[in-house]
Amino acid sequence: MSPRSRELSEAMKAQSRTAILSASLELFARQGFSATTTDAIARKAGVSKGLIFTHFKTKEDILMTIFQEEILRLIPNIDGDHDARSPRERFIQLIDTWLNVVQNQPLLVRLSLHLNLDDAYRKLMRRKGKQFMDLYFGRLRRLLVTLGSRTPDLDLYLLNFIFDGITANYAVAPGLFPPIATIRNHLVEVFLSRWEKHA
Amino acid sequence: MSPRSRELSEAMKAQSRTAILSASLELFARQGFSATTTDAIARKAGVSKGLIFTHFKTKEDILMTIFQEEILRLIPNIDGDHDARSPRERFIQLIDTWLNVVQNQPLLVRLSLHLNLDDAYRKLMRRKGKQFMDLYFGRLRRLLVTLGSRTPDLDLYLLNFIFDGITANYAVAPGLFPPIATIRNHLVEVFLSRWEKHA
Amino acid sequence: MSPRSRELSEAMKAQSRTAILSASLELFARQGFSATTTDAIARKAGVSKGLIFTHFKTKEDILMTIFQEEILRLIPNIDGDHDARSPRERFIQLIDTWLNVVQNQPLLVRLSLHLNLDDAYRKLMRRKGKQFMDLYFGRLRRLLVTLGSRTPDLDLYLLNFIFDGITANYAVAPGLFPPIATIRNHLVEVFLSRWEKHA
Amino acid sequence: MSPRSRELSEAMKAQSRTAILSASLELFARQGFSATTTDAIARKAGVSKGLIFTHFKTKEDILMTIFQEEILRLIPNIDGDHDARSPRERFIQLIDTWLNVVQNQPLLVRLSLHLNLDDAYRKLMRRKGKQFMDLYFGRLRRLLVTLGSRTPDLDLYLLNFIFDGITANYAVAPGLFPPIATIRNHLVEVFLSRWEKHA
DNA sequence: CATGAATGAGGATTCATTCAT
DNA sequence: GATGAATGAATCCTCATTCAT
Repeated sequence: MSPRSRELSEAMKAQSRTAILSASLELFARQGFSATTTDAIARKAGVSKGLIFTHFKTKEDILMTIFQEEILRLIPNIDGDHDARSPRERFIQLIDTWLNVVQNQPLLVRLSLHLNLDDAYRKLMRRKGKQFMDLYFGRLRRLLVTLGSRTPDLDLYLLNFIFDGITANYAVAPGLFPPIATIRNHLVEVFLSRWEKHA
Repeated sequence: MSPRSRELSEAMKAQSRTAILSASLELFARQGFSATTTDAIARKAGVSKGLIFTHFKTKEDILMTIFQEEILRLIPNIDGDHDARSPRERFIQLIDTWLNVVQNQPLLVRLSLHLNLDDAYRKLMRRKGKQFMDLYFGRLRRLLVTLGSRTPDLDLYLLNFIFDGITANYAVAPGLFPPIATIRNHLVEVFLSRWEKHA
Repeated sequence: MSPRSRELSEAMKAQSRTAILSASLELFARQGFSATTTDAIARKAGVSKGLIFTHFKTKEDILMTIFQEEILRLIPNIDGDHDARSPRERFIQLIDTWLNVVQNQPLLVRLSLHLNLDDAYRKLMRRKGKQFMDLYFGRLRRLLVTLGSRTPDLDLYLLNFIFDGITANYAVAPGLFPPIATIRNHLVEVFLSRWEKHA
Repeated sequence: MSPRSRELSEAMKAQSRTAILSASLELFARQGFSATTTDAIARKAGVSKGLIFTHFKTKEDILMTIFQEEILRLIPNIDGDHDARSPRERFIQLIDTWLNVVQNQPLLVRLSLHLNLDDAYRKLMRRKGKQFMDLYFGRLRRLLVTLGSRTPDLDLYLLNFIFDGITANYAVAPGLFPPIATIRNHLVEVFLSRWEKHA
């Protein structure tokens, strides 16, 4: 047999790695980490059980990789809106930033919810996610003030809870709710009209 | 010697059963069902491993018992507000009904969140919890109309998400947020002022 | 409470002991020793689990007691035919001695079959049962000679196997075969006519 | 490096499977099913405990496999004697068919005896073994008539019991008895001379 | 004598991980 | 890189036995 070219070989490697990661993500998201067996991952990924452990040291290492490479990668999205637009547009965009993640990455979000519920991983989530949240909510809070909120902290908490509630529901069963855009529009209307009244 | 009196014997049994249930609840809530070992339950409950299985057929049976005896028992609470009060007061009370559960039974709520995230149990949650939710949100929706909401369905979704967001956060880490009553007051103010404006 | 009279107390004790022994016998016979739980014995005997262990040190002790008190007690039966009768009548009676045990004590017989199949107990069976067998088959062999057998050892083996075959079948499923007396008569006819021919 | 070749891999698997089956057979035959631990099976088979469960779903599955693959496989042997020989020769061959099984597969026979004694498995034995027995004894009965028996049903029962008696004894302790061929010859002589007399 | 809750060693089974090829 | 048979520690669960009353 002629040796595979270096590139082909690496492409195959990358492909199987990706298959394992996405099979794991789906299973972790749907059943939780503990309830997911490496057997099930291998089957879903279409690779042998042994291959998992040439790519990852342990099952937990897969989880950590998803966390580092996928979950934390969602963050940069937030940095996209530096351009000068009206506060109103920027408020809408911040909401969309959040909702887009929920819509585009429901499995990652669902996995994050699992981790957040679990004493063993919540710390990790908090630690790693904190700087993102601080950035995000810091920016959001400033906007609220600009937009006329006289109770920016409380409004911020409320938005936080709303985001989390939307997240929890859409990540798990999007079909049970109206299109997320509908909710978004209502959300914008409720808060903007509230702050206009303030002003 | 005569055997232990019937009452004493039953009291002992009830006590160990309760110890197992509450140890299980805490561990299931904090780590999830799969990650909780029967060993850990026994240790935390202060009983032997074997005793668990004189009370419950399987580990899953413990979960189902908690679900039937504890989670579903939260429901009747909602039926308490039949008395004639102002719509405003009843709105507040409905919110409090929900928030009280979160405050008083954070472990049950947290376990429910776990179950809701898990494909294997979510159906069960939905099926059994549906009639409660339908009742609760049906009543709430009627109130919104009475209170002047011109977008009762959307407002209802929003409240639903807010409740879920509050639930998810307070059940896991109440210390990170303001007292729940503060949030409650803000919530009431936001929505009532919105509906007043409508009117 | 007035103390029970000594006799009554001892009668009760004997009764519960007997109940345990006969429940055990039936279960051991039907399922084997290992597959029988002390729980099942207590349930069938209508006593508490604890009581078993005031009468017997261990589960195996129950088995040994059945063996000593019941199985070995079958032996004396064989000594009943000292009276002077014709060899033919004594042959028939020896066969009946054996078949009566099978008919009257199928559970004891079935338990013996279990023990005989089990390396751990077969030695015990052999050791304790040997003197009985030697006595029985010694007497039987002498009869065969008297009756005209020219191959007494082989005929004796054959009878031995026939007894065991009848035993194995009737102890387990008497309903599948003709009345044991029918077989007995045939047996007598076959062998006596054989030996007559010899003579 | 390439993975183990398909053939090698399958050979390894087949070998360990066989080792587990034959260790199980011996232990089940000697101690009964319930008294045999998976630990003991693994030790005797020279494999790890876990490997047992890659081949078989449960311990009972091992038993069922032995039953299906080994015990039921004994049956076809009986179909070998279609060739035209004298009735006398065919009678002898039928006896030998049976006795060969006892001699060559004492463990399978002994396990069958265990199963037959056990309420939980006897039905299975009967159901699956019935067609074999019907065939075998049907053929045997026709031979008895041909050979001159005037009491074919009773003679058939007697032969049945003799076979079972021989089986029970030789399967467990062949050393205690004369060579099985000796018994066979005697058996043939007893019955053939009986039927000759009839004729 | 009698009860049955409680114990814990041991048994069946699972599953992350290793390793020869 | 890839395979899957093999491992054994860990897990769920059973069951003989003890013990307070």
